[in-house]
Amino acid sequence: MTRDGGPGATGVDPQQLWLGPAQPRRGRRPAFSREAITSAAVALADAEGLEAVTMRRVAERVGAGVMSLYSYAPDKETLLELMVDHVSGELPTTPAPTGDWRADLRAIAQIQRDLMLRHPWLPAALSTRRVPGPNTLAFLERALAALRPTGLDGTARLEAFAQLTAFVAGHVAHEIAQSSAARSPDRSAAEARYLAAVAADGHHPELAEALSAPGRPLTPEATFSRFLNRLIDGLGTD
Amino acid sequence: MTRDGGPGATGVDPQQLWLGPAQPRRGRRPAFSREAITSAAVALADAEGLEAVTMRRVAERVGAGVMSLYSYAPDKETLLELMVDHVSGELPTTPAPTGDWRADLRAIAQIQRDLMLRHPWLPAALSTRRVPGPNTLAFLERALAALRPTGLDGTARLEAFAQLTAFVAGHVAHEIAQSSAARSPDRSAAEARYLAAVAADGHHPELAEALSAPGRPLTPEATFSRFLNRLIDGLGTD
DNA sequence: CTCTATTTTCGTACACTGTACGAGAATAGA
DNA sequence: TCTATTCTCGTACAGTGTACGAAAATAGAG
Repeated sequence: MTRDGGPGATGVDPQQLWLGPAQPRRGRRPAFSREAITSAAVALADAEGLEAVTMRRVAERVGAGVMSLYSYAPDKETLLELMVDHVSGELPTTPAPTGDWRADLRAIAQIQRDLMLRHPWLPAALSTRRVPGPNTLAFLERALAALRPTGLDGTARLEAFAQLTAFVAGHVAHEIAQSSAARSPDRSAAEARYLAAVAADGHHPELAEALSAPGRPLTPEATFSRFLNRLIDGLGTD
Repeated sequence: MTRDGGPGATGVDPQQLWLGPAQPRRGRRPAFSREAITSAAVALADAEGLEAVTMRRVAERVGAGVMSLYSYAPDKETLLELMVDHVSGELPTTPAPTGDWRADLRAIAQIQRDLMLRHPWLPAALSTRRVPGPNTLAFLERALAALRPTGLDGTARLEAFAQLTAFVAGHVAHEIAQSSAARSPDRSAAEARYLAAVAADGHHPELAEALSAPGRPLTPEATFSRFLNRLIDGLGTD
């Protein structure tokens, strides 16, 4: 099952999409594959960002007509879901739970962060609710196992994982915004001037003090694990 | 300062946008106001969601030609920033810090959540980085004051506030997605069937167990404060 | 008053988006 | 060979943000 596959799943029903039928052994033979189309879309997003992923540009990369894509995914939203699950296939198999669930969760979050840094469009793509595909589910399975020693019940473990993922996505999105702001200095310099002006107006003493603090020698990694530790410490308690 | 505003701010420079010039006392008199346009856009988003906010539909509501909007905001992205700061004006003045910074932060987060529930498009609008307008800055100022007793330095307090806001936005987005999923039962029933099928395949024992847990009698409020407490507990520690 | 500079209004136009439709090509089984 | 089925993809359409520029309105100068 889960044929990597050709067309045939023409519904948005997740069951049709992910466990789609492999039977159609009649009619014209597919010229492309869902895999190829998804990969092309991912490559495009990696290279030029999520907004570059248009049906036309994906078709161009694949060498297909635009409308042919619709034989493999019923609409663009679904293609995004395919993309998310596609890159989730890169998530390395986590080691078996060590018993130290905090350490295990830290490792899981680091893995997620690495993936998101490799595919900077991923946090944005995750911001709308998605149906988990097989790769996502496999990772979820391992995360739930890691959460078992917390003593939380099933629902709470699902919630904790969602919470963790949302946190990582949010943090990485912030990280990416920071670093890409550094790459367009005009905009961020203007913003800094604006904030400085506000701080100097006398009505924002707290902001003024916060902005006059010494520069931050902290690496993104350090900030990430600091926040991560805080969150994880809280997860186990009920 | 911060004239509510006629046109004149034609740059995306935040200084021009928020502290824009009030001088232009020549030329044709503006027929509308930035306030009116922003309010119309907010009303539209409240009623029909963020994707209904198009320049054409906003102009229609205001009674202006489409291109006239560009005299008040240089582009749509900026209009979204104006919308965010506009509704931030509804944030009630927080009481003076009580000394119990955890309680103060809880109150602040609750205020943010209330605002986001009143304007369900707000979490999505916050998901891209925005320059804080005057209303946002006023609220930030109070939040920084509430964080003072933590002993964190300025930079860390800014980070903590960003963290808190991101958390609230993420959580409310999740809440909204849940409740709107309940309103389209076809989709969510199909999703439930799919997950049940996956859980029954024998390869996802953890998921199977998590899904078979007893139903959740927890109100969204209870879940929110549980997660909130966890996060806040972690914020103070360095 | 007229003249000019300035500012706002907004119709038209353009490039771009996702995708509905349907004609044609290719295939498998009868 | 005929028919049902499936995929391919050109064309078309409604919708998007916004560039451009002509017309209208205003303020101050002469």
